[in-house]
Amino acid sequence: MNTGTNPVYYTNPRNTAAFKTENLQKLTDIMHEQKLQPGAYLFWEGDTADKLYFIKNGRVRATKSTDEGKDLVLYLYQQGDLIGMIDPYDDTKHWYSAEVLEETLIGVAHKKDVEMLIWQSGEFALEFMRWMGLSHRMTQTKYRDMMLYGKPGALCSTIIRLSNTYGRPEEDGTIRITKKLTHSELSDMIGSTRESVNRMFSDLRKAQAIEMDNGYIIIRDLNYLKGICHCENCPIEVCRM
Amino acid sequence: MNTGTNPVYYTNPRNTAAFKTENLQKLTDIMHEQKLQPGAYLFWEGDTADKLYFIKNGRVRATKSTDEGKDLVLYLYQQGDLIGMIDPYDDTKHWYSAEVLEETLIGVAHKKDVEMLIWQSGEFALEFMRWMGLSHRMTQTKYRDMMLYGKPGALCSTIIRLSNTYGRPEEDGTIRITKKLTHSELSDMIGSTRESVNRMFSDLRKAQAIEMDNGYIIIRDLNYLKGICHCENCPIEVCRM
DNA sequence: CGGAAAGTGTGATTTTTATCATATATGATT
DNA sequence: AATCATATATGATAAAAATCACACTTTCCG
Repeated sequence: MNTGTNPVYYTNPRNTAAFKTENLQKLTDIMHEQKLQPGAYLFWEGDTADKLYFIKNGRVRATKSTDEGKDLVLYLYQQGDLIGMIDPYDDTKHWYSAEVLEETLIGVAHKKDVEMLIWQSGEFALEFMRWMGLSHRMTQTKYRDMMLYGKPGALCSTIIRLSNTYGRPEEDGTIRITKKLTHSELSDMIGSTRESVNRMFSDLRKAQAIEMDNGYIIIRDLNYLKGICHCENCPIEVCRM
Repeated sequence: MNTGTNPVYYTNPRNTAAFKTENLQKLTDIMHEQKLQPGAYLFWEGDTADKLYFIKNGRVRATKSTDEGKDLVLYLYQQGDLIGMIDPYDDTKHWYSAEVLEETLIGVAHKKDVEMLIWQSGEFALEFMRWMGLSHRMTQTKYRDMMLYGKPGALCSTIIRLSNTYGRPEEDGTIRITKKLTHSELSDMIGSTRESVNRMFSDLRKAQAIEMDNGYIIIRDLNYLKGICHCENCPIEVCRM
């Protein structure tokens, strides 16, 4: 599945690990390719949700925006991720938007064609279902993490999820998050403010749990972070952004 | 699907509306029945998640508990609901518990048998998938509602969801929630405290948005509640507890 | 290089929400 | 009717988090 064309950052297993190569192939076979530039949108809030997207390369961010200008970042997708949903309605609308963050090569399938595949192949259906199950569990555990231990818990959970998505283990035992994130971006992931994130970061630095290396987060004490959000060590395909 | 054996309260459409009767039948055919009393548990946090449950009659509450004694109510299930998850692991553990609230008649299937059904029948697979899609969207929109508009938003969203699950329209245009809920129970649904819920209730009463009729919530001004949580009028199968 | 834009850091203040305390109400049971 | 358990209501206080204000740093780009 990992085509080896990702020289930029360390890539961890994606949730399409649920698929055997042959079944993922069936899916990409019914897709047409599209190359998108940063700032482009896969879809906007309000668009009809009749497509399924597969990221061959690049990064996409799913965001819900409010009228008051507040943003809530729901998911960060990257190489190997599948975006979209099958439901019983023909005219379901997206309730969030998906923005391309880097030059992204994407496969696009029509929901109807995916449904056809599911209908035809039991094995494909089963694997697709397992992927859906994983996706749902990811949303559920994030809900839990955001609700149970305040903003510090939400932040630590998010750092751990980021480390599962972009983390590269270093020789000295620390973990480097190989994506730059501003305090604003982080605050949009946990429904907080950049100032609060800043203060929580100072606290974590003081506790020697993290350090910053010109813009990159380095995790020095993963267990400290895990303690704050009462981490339950979910599988890596579930504990992600 | 509604067997008409529910004399106690008004029943709204469940998310298994995604299934045709014949496919729901296929599912119940591979299930064995079990009658459970209030206080019993379908499963506990930590149990192996290898079963799928279908509620023929009764009520079940899914709850995540913390070591500090805090509870987070995740879902309220009732007649017609399906509980469980298909994922790629054989030994997945539940991360929350499911407690029976009333005498409940339940169908239990083994995950393996459900997977067999999915494998064999394209139509079943497709409908099962649609149900999974709806379930996920329900979790997602709840996540959104809990994150975006503070505790008052979370509470109003919850009242609206309750009205979609237990609401009975009255002749005077109000909606009666035909299940008694204490302030404590409501606070566990929104990650708040009973005192805060009580104060928010006073505010809503003052605004003539709700009133109480010996323990039951009556919605007088649904639009007021919708305003607080910026309701987007999701389908009723999605906007539920 | 220089200046604008974006990002960080931190005090002071306000708002939101939780906690603590206590009074009253309601309902079930004997 | 008296008692006990549970639930509601509300004031006072504390803690958590957001907002406002402003200084400083880094990055970007003509």
